[in-house]
Amino acid sequence: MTSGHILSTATIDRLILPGELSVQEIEASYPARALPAGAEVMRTAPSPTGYLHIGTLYTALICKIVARQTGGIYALRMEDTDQKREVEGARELIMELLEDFDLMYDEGPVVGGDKGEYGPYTQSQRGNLYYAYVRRMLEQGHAYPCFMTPEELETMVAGQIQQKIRPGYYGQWAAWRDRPETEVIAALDAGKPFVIRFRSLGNGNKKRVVEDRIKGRKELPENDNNIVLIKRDGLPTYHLAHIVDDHLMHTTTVLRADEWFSSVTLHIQLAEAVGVAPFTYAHIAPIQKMDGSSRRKLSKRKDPEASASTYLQQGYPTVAVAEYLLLLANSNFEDWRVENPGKSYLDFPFRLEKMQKNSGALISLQKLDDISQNYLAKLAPGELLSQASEWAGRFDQALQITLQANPSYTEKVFNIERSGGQRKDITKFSELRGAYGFFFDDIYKQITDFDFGQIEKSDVAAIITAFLQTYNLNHTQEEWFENIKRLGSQLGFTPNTREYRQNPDAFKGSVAEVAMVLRVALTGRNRSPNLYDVMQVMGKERLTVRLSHFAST
RNA sequence: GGCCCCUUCGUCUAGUGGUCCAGGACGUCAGGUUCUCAUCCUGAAGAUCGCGGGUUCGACUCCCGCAGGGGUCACCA
Repeated sequence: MTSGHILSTATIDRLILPGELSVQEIEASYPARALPAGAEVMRTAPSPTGYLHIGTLYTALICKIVARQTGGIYALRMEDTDQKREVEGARELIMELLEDFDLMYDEGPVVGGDKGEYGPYTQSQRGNLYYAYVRRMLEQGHAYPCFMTPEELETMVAGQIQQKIRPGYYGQWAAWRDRPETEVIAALDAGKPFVIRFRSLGNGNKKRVVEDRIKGRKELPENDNNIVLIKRDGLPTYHLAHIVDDHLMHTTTVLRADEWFSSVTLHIQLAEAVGVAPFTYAHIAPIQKMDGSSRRKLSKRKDPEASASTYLQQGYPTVAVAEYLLLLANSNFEDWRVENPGKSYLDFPFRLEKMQKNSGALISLQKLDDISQNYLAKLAPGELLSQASEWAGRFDQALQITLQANPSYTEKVFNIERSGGQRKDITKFSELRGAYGFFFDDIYKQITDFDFGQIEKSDVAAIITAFLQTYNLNHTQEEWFENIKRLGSQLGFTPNTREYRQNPDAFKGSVAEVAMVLRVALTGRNRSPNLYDVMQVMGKERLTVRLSHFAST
């Protein structure tokens, strides 16, 4: 199976020091998992190079659901082998946000260590593992050192492109692939830095059939690139790390972004060369967005909607975000949701095979809003209060204090028109202040512009005075409304809105205007939930205090 | 540029040879109920299934070509 020159042990020792553990010993310490048949071991593997990308959330969600439904494991692995791109604090942020979105993993890095027996779950801590495998590859001739400088490489690739040859380190271009050992020793003696490359046996002109759980049976060209396994800085590349890690962690299905699809044949080859069983893959299309007239995948740098924390900040319930993502993944989730209103989305029978094969869906904030609205509308008042307070605690602390000052009052406020999920006026927690703030005296007090529209000031005072004299907390809604009609008509406002519409000059307005005056005075806004309910919740004292400011003296 | 993948209403999609002159959801528009808003109800517009060829009695569904879009060709993941 091997070809080319196999270096002597003495030379290999200068490349990679023999580790404490051999491959055999390592494998023995990562035994097969004791899981029920059919259990899936899934993992999500972000790089700590910035905020948590919505795509990472997406894969994490799928991993969690699949693992949960098959009685398997969902793990987090921190892929931090690119120290140049690493962003301070990113790993903690990723871990926190996954927890915020209720996507806590069964295994993975946690504050102060690791959770799980198949770690370490941070790649920068797994050096000895990678070295053991690479050493064995070296010994078997599946890998070799390359002393080409980055500048030489760049020149080579530029030349290939200019000659319209497929760029890469392969075939005649693989300069160090078959150098005699004496040259390797000479370069080592000269202290030249090096990388370790994969001695690919592939033929770029041949095809290979690959099976993908989402994309199905596809044909890809074999890989012939002698890709880098260990970088100059001693850290592994993604390719090597993926093979070693997923093998040792016993990942059953490698779920990753579509951009990896064309590397599948490379990874199959690598698995063979490393001496491990090939993996089952599932490649998921990236979430895209419209940019001018073309679409592109969500960019970390340009698009705020690519960041998971944006949704949290804006106050979308995490469940709504998860359900939106789930809908993108399996479109029949929508029907299931309607049929199973009480169940958790985690119970949705998810199928990887049902995921879309196309090149990626456009993100739709309108759809997210709709899902969020429906979710919030069905929330029990107590639950709404607890979620809203939690959000406010992080993003609007004054609001949190207001909401919690009198919890039973807040719950009554949230209970208005809530039976049956009728009040779909809130899309996210950040809208709470604007929509319901007026119920709370500290927020109401800040209102300065009471806009009564076309209604004369004297009429405003007259209506409010008359109302204050006749209001009775014990009125039913019918009695209450009759009262408003009556006092309105005594002041020149017809109880019949249609009549007013047909003959606007005969009246000052209709009962609608009368109610509007009361509404504006009480809430500072010209739109509110059912006024009767608003008054019932506010109670006589608060109502009297507020209305008295507008009454005639 | 080479290679790979994809292509159904504005958006997300259902659809695997006849049940589809294509169904649903979101969005949009119109009307109705209503004290405003939000609901709710009724209805409407919206895809010649990217285009062109085949195969077939019959194609959104199978085959070929083309076009468009996306991805990939790093000592980044």
